[in-house]
Amino acid sequence: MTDIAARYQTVKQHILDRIGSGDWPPGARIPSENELVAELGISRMTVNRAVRELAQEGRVVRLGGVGSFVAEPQSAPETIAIPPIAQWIAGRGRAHRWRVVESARFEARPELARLYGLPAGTRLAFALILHAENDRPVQLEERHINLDAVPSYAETELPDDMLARALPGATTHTTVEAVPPNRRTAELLDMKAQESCLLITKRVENAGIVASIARLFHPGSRFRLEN
Amino acid sequence: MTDIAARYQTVKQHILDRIGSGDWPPGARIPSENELVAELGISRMTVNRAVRELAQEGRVVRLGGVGSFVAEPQSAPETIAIPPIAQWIAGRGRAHRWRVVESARFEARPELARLYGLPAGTRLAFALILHAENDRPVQLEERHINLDAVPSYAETELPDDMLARALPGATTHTTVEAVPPNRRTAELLDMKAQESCLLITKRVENAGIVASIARLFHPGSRFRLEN
DNA sequence: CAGTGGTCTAGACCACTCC
DNA sequence: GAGTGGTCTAGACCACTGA
Repeated sequence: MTDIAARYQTVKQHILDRIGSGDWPPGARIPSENELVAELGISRMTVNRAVRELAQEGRVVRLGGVGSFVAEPQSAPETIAIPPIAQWIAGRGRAHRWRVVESARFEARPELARLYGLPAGTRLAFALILHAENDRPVQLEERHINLDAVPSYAETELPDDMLARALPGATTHTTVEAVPPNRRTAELLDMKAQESCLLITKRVENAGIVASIARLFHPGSRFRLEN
Repeated sequence: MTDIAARYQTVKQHILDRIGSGDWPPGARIPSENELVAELGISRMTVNRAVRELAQEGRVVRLGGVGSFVAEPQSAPETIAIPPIAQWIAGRGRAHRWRVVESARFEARPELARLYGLPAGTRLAFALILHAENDRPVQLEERHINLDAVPSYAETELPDDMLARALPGATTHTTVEAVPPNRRTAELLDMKAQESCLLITKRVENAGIVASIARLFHPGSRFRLEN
């Protein structure tokens, strides 16, 4: 809306110039907000916004109670895709088969409810689904679905597809880690002793409510994320 | 720094909730800043920050002099970030310490050369680096570097930083998998028996030539990718 | 014209870290 | 305790839009 540069933009550029010129090398401490206020003669909120945006852009690291520091040069954003299992199998040119190992509906007991941040007694669906490529198991999907958030859920459909259609605006929080399998998981996934599991956890939230939590177990020897 | 929700975060969530619940469908106008100020009883700067960040995140579109509108649904790329270990540790507010466990230079024997797609006899540097957050090991970096592609390499610097600076245009191919650790890895990473390793492999190529291959081992109980 | 977002100010309180 | 960043307030002026 404004043609002339906003003051916080000027401050950002001022800091970037100092970094680019080598005055403030990576790792160096940059002046505190109060020092910049004094030096530049502007209000602290303006300085704060400038430095905060530089932090969001990864040019600066801020540590509360300590100071702000020039970030190390960015190595590329480096992301890796986490495709739905059907897509992962299709990408390898194999056939996707799946079967429901177990399925139930019940009301959340207090411990489970607390874990999911839902009121106790919330109606949940549970499904244990085994996915295979050419009859070799590659994923065990252990899924809880909040039926209040997704009343249309039915066991005849893959939860991933169903959620994408039922909750187009949902946000997904994902984690990836390595865990040893428990006995049943190892058995269902036809894993050797000693073999590790790649575990992907997906928490789907819609309107701030947890709609689904999935734990996806994969045999370490047959599943690998790639970009 | 603060564990309890900041007020602007609450406002963001409030708006996201309304969008998620369908109260405010895509394209709909959301209340003006002044309306939100009156409705929520907070200052305009706080409302402004909330809505401005939602705009940055692509959930809302703002038009000066007109109003703010719910953005059309984003096709969610479903990716997860793989930060350099220094950044991962910094993001948790811990101190990053590292030491070179082993380091060598030699010419690639045929098997290794074939594995990397390089001519036999290529000069390579090898480094085994242990990374710790607050003295607790979280990554064992096992790295080969093609000295023909990166002649400037020296052991005094982290390979990640060095590569980012020496080969700004390089492409990285990454994989993520779960493996059981071998004895030495488990020992260096201070892992319990049975514990699994999250293994990230990075192959850096510059101008079609493999410049570096890194295998990054992480203790499953202490390292997790997240978005 | 009234309403919108964009920006800025000069204070303030807090939690945290380091000494 | 002094210093840091994190947040919030209650005002303000501006450029822009649309009836």
